Amino acid sequence: MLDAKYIRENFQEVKERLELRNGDFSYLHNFLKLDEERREIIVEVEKLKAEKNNVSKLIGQYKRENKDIQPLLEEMDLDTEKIKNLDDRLRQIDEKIQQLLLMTPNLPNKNVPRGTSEADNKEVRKVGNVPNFTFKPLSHWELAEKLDLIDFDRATKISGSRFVVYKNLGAKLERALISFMLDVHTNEHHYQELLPPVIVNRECMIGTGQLPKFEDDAFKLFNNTNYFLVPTAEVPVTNFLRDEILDAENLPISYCAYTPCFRQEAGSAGRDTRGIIRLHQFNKVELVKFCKPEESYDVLEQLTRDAERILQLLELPYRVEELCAGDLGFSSAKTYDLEVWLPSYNSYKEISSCSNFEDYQARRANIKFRRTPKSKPEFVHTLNGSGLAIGRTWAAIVENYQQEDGRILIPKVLRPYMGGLEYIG
RNA sequence: GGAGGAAUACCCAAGAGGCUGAAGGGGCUCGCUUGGAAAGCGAGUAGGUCAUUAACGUGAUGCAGGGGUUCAAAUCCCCUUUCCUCCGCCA
Repeated sequence: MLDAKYIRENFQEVKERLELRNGDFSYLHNFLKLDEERREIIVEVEKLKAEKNNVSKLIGQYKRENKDIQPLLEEMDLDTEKIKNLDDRLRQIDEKIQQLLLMTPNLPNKNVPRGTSEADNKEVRKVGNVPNFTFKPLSHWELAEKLDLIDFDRATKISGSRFVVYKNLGAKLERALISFMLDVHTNEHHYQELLPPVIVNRECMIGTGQLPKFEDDAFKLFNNTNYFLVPTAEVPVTNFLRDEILDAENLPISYCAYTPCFRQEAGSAGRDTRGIIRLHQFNKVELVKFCKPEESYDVLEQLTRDAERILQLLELPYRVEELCAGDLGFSSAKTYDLEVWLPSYNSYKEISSCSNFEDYQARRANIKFRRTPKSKPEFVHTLNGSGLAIGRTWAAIVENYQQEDGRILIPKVLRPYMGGLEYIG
């Protein structure tokens, strides 16, 4: 959520920066009007309340002194009615303002590239070599079928389209990746591991920015309008510290968490329909950091490196893209996408998205810190990134490590997690 | 799921319509004392949010959260949440 005061005082700048995104922000003029009206009412109603409080105190005093309170009571009557009306009006305005703010995305950082689509993203670096096959490489869904690693048809039977069942070494590889990533992040990058619920309440979804605007993308639990399946561990893990005031000395705080993720994929019909690239349920290890505002862009670099490290250890070719303003997620001020090379796509495919949300989520979720025990609380900055999406990593390994004989070489770092196996198949 | 009980500041805890911006402890901070510390003594210790102000301040709010009754609510009424105990059901 943006700071109401900041919008009020820097309206033109806010508007211009928002318009770097795609979308219509003309409604923001209503905000200015509502905000002004709100403050006028507050001044008026608080004055009345102060008077009323004084008279009420007097009445108490009169009673103790056995004086006649009737004149004081008559003086009150009008005010009470007035206060009630103003309070009602204030409540309405607050609600409207809240709605506007919750629907308004974060301001892109001033330095992010201009642009309206993926095509305008800026390549930051490219790491590793794209494999040069001496044979015609297969896609991961073909390999999975051949090696009996995934059952697509039965998954459709038990759930529907865009679900899979991993089998045999396919299931083991998925599990190995989860453990491997968590181990690297906890042991080498010093993240604290959390294993959160995958069902969260509405407040969480609002806190990180999925709601109210993107309710169609979420899986809502049947018969319970207040519960959602998590679309990413970002939601429970960021909200883990909701409504808290942290000590500066504990910052930055780093959490990593594995969860399955659930997405409706509304609006992506026809995209990535083959294989396991876009599913309603997939696994992901997520990295989340909370830090002081002045360090958040350094922390973003670090978090991105932490995620990249997994690709490096797995020896998968990838590139890092800085998203242009038009391609930024709703809550993000700046985002790096990590894209892994996928032979079946003959291109790079997103496997992690590392973002600095600045104080946008912190304001929604009310997460603050104190610089010193006596100082005034300030909002932290929150960041997160996939570290990594397990399913897409799975696909990248299967495709990039396939051999001419149809087997799949297991990356060295994963072998201890695969019972020492060298090959699948 | 059923039946009871509870929620007060950093922690414990009193308070049962106005004198409560909340007794009393503990903890913490400062001072006295001491060679230094402990003990003892004295003082301080409601934060957050919103509004207003150039600022010092001032006002509003605030006793789990939300409504209501009243001139006045921690205190009375209603709803919600969480926790505890017992029963049921279970991994």
